[in-house]
Amino acid sequence: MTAELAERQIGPGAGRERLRATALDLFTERGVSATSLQMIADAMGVTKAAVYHHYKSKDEIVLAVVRPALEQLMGLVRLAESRRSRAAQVETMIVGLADLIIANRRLYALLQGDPTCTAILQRYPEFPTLGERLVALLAGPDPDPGSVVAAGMLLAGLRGAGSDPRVMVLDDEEFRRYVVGCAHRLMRPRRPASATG
Amino acid sequence: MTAELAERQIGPGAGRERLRATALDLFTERGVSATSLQMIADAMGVTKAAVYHHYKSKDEIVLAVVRPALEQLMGLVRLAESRRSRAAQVETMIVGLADLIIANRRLYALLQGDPTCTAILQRYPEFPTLGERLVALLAGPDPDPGSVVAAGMLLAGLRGAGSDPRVMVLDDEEFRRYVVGCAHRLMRPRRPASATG
DNA sequence: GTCTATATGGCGATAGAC
DNA sequence: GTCTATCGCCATATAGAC
Repeated sequence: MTAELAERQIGPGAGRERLRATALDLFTERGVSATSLQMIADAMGVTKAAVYHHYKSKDEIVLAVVRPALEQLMGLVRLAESRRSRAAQVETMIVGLADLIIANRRLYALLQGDPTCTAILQRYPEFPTLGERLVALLAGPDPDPGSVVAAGMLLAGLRGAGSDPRVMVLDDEEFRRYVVGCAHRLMRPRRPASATG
Repeated sequence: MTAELAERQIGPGAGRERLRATALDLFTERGVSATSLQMIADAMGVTKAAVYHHYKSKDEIVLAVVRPALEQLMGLVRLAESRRSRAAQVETMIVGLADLIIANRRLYALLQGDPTCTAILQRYPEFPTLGERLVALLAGPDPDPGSVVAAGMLLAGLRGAGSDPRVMVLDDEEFRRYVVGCAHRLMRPRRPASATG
């Protein structure tokens, strides 16, 4: 019995964890707004009331699903901001973002792309202006527009990096190398305004 | 009166056009699923029934909003597929995608990112497997995983290219140069597996 | 921790007058 | 082309038994 508790995570808190996993599946597949608590309950094989026993509103479910990745992202931002050189800041961000997307391949799309998720995060502002700090770390202070475009493309693009079946099959190490390689090429400094053809 | 008709687009079809513009605003801001017909009606200053006079379901509104950009994208894919060399295919795609995102800066996020929008497009399959053809044109036939990652990051990243206020203020020409530059760096061929540091 | 039952409201969609 | 009125359904959320 105790072995089963440890092995299969049955016990106090296990229901919440299974709920978060189920909700994440549906949120990433259909979007937060298009996912009802009834769907979550059905996917778990319980009733809506059982879902409400764990979290007292849909917003709280979204927050609980998103929070771990969000805190990892905040930690990365703080780490990168502590680097002294610009090059080290960018490098820290690139490898940190790659690690984050590997650890939460599907969740990142929610944070980056789901408007309902973003709206909820703004309504519970435990996590302040994160997007601006991300761009600032990648593009630098008072950046030229080209760097801002590149940073925006990187942050949005990570969402699509692992979506192809040919990529999902890769192991983490290999996937990570490709993502970091793409990010390096994208963020590589260019000459501000000269003839390049 | 006739001058006003020509100038301000008042007359037959004008209501539909204003409806599509209003719907696009709300769809891109809140997502398709989180936007009700009541919201669209309120934003137009009419009732829901007036909205239903123009389109007979919400799906048809989404389709009508998305269709112009979707057809532009299909045209681009056909054009690129007609190029003989791989380099020309990639180049056609890059400048074509930049043009598309300039012409429809906000709409692209719907096509690329909104799950409800994607689900509707699959239910009305006038537009078949587009995503795979996009990746195939960018990454080539039987591509290495690194190219697939890069293509995915480009297609998803275009969504975030113009979202920053410092970028929205740019004129189309300048914005286009930055986007094309980013895409070139991202899709630049690499050696498959050698030491680069 | 799960259930049945219910309250309340908004949803997409339709009918028919003006 | 817009309105009022309404349908049936499903949404979030709550109460209270087991």
